[in-house]
Amino acid sequence: MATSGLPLSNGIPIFSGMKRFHSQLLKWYRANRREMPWRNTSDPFAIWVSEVMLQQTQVNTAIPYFNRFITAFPTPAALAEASEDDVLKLWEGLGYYARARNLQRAARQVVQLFNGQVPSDKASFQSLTGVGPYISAAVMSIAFGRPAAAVDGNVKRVLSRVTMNDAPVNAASSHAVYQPIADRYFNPNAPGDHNQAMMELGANVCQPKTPRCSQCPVRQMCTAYKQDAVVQYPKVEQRKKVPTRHIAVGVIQKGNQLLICKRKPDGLLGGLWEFPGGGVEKDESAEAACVRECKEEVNLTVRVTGKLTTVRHAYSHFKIVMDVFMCAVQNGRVRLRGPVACQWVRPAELGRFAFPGANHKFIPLLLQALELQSQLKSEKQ
DNA sequence: AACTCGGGGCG
DNA sequence: CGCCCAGAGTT
Repeated sequence: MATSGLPLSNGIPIFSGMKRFHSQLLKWYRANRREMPWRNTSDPFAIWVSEVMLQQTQVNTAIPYFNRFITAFPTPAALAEASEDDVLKLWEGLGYYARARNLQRAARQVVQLFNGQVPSDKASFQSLTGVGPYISAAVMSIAFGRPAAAVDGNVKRVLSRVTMNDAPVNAASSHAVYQPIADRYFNPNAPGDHNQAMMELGANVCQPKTPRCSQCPVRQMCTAYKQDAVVQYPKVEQRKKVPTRHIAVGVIQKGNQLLICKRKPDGLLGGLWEFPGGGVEKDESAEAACVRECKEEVNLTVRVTGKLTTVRHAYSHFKIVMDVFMCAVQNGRVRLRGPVACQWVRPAELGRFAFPGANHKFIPLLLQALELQSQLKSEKQ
């Protein structure tokens, strides 16, 4: 049964070169590691923040967000005391906003339960909101030197190839498969560097489509490489294709002000601000949907004065085609049904609020249109 | 175990 | 376009 005749431990092949695997990997990492702002600190809070930002997010995307965020909130206490709007504004554009809301919740837990200090034991740290197996292992190993194997998408891919494991890396059950393998390959003599080296290897050498095996420091210990099967791994589950939804949005103007609404605190884009709108129903025009949604969400009867643009945007599980209309209030007083807050703001103030990406796709055009509008008005006088 | 949750980079 | 990304919470 044994895979390539190797001895097994818990079903995982043990090869005699584990020490060589560790030393080759570390040597490569220490010579090739990329510069990252969170690699210049030993502050557990900063390292924690970086790991949260790096969930499902590439390093280069996270870097500027990290620098702004850790400057604004250098400690758990500072984050705990901030307003959620300020936190979301700094997260704006990074996506997966529950990460920001959970991180702030966790910061408050740290202040209340741990005297403001990030706990250095795994059980306490992992009890915090938003801290799962990966972040727990990453922070414990990198910040505190504790032995914990971090398993992310990179590590699963590397281990899938190294051991030729057929478990699909994107399956729900994949973590249960790859965590014990990562434990077996873990290097307790260099917890933080080993974890980062595995991830760095996955990101820069053992890449999904175009692995650069010629540069790989552990190819002699890689089963797939030795069997010329690297590109057959990892196995991946096929994804369902995402549906498209049609959305209508109203930019409601009153004088020189616009109405913006704050989304409920959980779910999609929770806590972000947006222009009111919603789904276009079957056999309904986008314009009619805009009028209906404005009535339903903020209780205003509006009249569409023109169409601004159409915007396309992709989320994880669906795509949207969004028609944006300029509207004027005919009658009604604002009463909220759905949004948890709303506010009339001048165009220049929009930048103070966190908006979803789909809104940002038309805001520059909106500002341009409003500017043109005000120029025409002043010329008339 | 399946679903939800963003946005960008890249072939 | 589809895939992937230093995943975690909810159902």
